[in-house]
Amino acid sequence: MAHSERPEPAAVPTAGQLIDLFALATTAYFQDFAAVAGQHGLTSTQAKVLILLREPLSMRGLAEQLICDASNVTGIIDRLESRGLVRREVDPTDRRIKYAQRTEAGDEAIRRVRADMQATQRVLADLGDDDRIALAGLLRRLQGTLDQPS
Amino acid sequence: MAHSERPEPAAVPTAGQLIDLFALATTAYFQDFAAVAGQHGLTSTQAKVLILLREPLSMRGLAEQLICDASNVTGIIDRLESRGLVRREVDPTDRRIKYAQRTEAGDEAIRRVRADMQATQRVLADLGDDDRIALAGLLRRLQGTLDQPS
DNA sequence: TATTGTTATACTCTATAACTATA
DNA sequence: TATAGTTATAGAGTATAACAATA
Repeated sequence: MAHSERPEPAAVPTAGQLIDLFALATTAYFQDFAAVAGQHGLTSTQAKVLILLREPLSMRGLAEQLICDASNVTGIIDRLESRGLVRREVDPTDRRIKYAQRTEAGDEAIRRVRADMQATQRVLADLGDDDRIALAGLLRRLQGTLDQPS
Repeated sequence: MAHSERPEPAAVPTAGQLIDLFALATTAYFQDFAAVAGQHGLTSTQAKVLILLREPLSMRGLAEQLICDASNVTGIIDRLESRGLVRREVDPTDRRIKYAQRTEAGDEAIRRVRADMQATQRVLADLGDDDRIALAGLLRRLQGTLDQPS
């Protein structure tokens, strides 16, 4: 596409068309993520939690990251803990707080999931420098905007 | 960013950094979508189905679009039908097949959801022509690649 | 009193398996 | 016999409300 001789002038997509494309791409990405997680016996939420636990997080902190009620985190961590992928640790200075943290088995599980997320990696690895810079800027803007309360 | 005087040379992100950014952006997008749908009393799946039903689809066809088992579609359409947003219609030439289609109330419901998806629209509406063309190309490649079985 | 985490409950989405009506 | 849709069942994620332990 970069060096076709006599390209048709590429049509400029409208914001509406871009939003539809973005929806399709993000859906495909999530399905890829869920499929890979599933191949490793994890739901997408479980895989996401393991990724978030690169550092220990309190149950409350995890709920904030997941944007869900704190009561849900109990069950999610219960299931991961029963499989030995995560453990709870009580905060020594405030015994109300419990930190969830990955075990070594959890480290290994999520390492394998990430290694298998090849479909997206393949596309992104093919990008040239200019495209990478542009895409990173755009994704940061999208993320920043979407993080605001709409 | 297009006309800053003496910009720092922008760092070229690695494929790994791009994938993390893409994960963050898609997560933010889905949360935006789910939040807007929720404000209109719909789950994200229900809103997604209403969008897919821009044309009538058989229960089977809907399951393919959703990438889920056909047995799930029964319940999803049941709930939408009980709220008057969708109706079932039997195919006259093959009475095994039922088509789900939006009612006028369904048209109106999804129209309102889309109108409220402003956070993403705002970012995309600000893009220049070159950025739009580049982004559309990239998203199409991502979608096409991710649709292949990984 | 306020906060952290948990339990109880109910709903939605999901997959699997078995069933029916139709082709 | 094959296909389309459904039902039954079970597991996971979600929100709300009420609760115990701790601050």
